[in-house]
Amino acid sequence: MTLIAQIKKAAEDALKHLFPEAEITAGMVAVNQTKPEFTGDYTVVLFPFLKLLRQKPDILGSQLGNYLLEKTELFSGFEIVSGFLNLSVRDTYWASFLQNHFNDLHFGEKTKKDRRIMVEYSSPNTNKPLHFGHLRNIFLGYAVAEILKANGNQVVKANLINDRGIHICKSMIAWERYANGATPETTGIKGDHLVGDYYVRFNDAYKEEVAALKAHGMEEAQAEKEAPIMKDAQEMLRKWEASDADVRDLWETMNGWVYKGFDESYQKLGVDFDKMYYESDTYLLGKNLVEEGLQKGVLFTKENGSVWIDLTADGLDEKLLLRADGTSVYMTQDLGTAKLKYNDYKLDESIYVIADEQNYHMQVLKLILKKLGEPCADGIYHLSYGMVELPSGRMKSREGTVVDADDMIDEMIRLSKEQTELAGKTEGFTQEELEKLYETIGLGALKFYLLRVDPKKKMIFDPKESIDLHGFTATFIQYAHARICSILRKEGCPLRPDSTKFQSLSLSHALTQGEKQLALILEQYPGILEAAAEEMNPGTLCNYSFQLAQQFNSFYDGHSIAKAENEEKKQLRLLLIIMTASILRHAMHLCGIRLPEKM
RNA sequence: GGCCCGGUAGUUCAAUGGAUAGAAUAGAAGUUUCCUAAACUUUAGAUACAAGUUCGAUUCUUGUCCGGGCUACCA
Repeated sequence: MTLIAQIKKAAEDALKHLFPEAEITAGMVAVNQTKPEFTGDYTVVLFPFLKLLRQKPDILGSQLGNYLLEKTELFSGFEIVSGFLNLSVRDTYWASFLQNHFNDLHFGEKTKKDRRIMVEYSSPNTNKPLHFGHLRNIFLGYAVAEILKANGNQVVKANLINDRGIHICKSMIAWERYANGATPETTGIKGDHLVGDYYVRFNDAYKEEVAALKAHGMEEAQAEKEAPIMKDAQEMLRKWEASDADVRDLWETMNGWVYKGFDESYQKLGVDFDKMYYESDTYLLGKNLVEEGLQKGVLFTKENGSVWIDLTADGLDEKLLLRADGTSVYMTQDLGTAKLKYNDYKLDESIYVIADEQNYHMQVLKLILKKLGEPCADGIYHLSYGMVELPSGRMKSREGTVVDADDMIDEMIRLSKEQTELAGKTEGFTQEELEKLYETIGLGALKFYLLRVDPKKKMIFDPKESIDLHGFTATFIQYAHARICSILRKEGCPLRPDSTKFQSLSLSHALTQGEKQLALILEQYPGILEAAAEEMNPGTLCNYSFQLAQQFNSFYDGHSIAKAENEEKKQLRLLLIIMTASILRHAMHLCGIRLPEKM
């Protein structure tokens, strides 16, 4: 149990014991970290009880404080300041905490339970490469999955590939027309980029054709329908749906190029998936559900034969589920896929990492499944995140303002190289080690930048300003970690020592402020890890890790380990920094960020 | 129009209803005979507006203003 939880429980028990006739509930007890300007470590807020117990703050505070001092081993003293009971935690508590946990590589993790959760993330289209917005999705999905895993859940990472549809045919048509058989091999262009180039080519040609038709006096709306290249794309889609062999061949070839490109990017990003779903396999799945819904009377048919659900009673609109020609729409296939996922893994929870522009869609999806009586409905959770925008607004592929993911990765690696050389920190590394270090720093900075913000808030990225490597960044945390590793190397102490090295830590000297503050924040990690899972917010871990690194840097400045005042202090400080490094590694690892031992 | 989300230092972000709203950057001023100065120390600067609930509101409620999203027989 974390210290805060222990204090809450102790205070609740104490108040119940002291005032048996009053109705004290756990929710009334608030425990915060004591503000630095007051003496103490944790604070119990007395205000909620003053009226209830008809007590003055000073009287109640000293009653409660004395009781806690007597009945628990936790505290060495207390002070009451205007309605706040400030408790000081015993030094011996911190000492035994460090001894018990310093070499626990799983500190803060929960024991495995039988709760199955799927996290679907990335979910790209196969007609263009990944862009900066995808990166937020990918890092968020990966980190949330890892955080849920660390909290004892059984997690399946899933990726739903949007591999069919008119947008895919657009790239294919343009490739047929203009590529002269160009492939990633013959051009040296990464597959997803090559396909993306022809998607752009399609749009250019389309624009030209529409303009030409308009020049011949056609109305704009008409011209947009009549443009030959668009009609070709639509014809190709019909052929695809009819399983035309040539079209399917081309489709498989071009998608193959894209997958190879995506795999390279995923590998560089350090993310993975347990299960791939392909829309070409699942896009017909929802139709049975619609059939059943019609029979149950949940859905209705309009005069032209299209199928709808009426959600007006729930404050939403009518929603189309099958077109008049019987073909399915996006929602239809999502219904089917939701059921498929549920049946595949017997999921308790199914998390969709999708941008907030689809809030309405996801709300409707869950509601329809509920009305259809599907058991998968309750577990559906939309992890909605704000989109990454440019200072000028949204990224638009048509306007060429999209920041490409691969470019961004390269740019970050280049930047970390430049900064490392500028700081003159390249000595003592092999060329290979340096390459790896630049990648660790560059990708770390990128991930941290995108994860440190509350997911639901939209964020603005200015490509003209490079992502910082100073301040509230992964680099700061990596540097603190590298410093610790350096000390341990010099002390001949392993990074992950076994417990025999620190059998008994006697405490004849009081802890300094710096030592105590570091121990205090280390102890909070399990609570932070739990909160990150509950809120599904990796930013919680980023904030915590930064704060811990900051505390360490400040500690490092004021305390020598090599020249500690005595052996006892040296041992204590070694325990502190070993555990600091271990927790930083753990927290950042969950975010997909590596910490170098030297930088 | 309707529905949803956001508005905190110049900028980018924090703050289970709790003390004088924290950081980081950019600005100003310092720290290297000492374990990595990618660091540390000091300094200045903000809750869009107005009511309400409360002992106490950045947080909850309502209204106004500003920004974004959604509201397709597109995906």
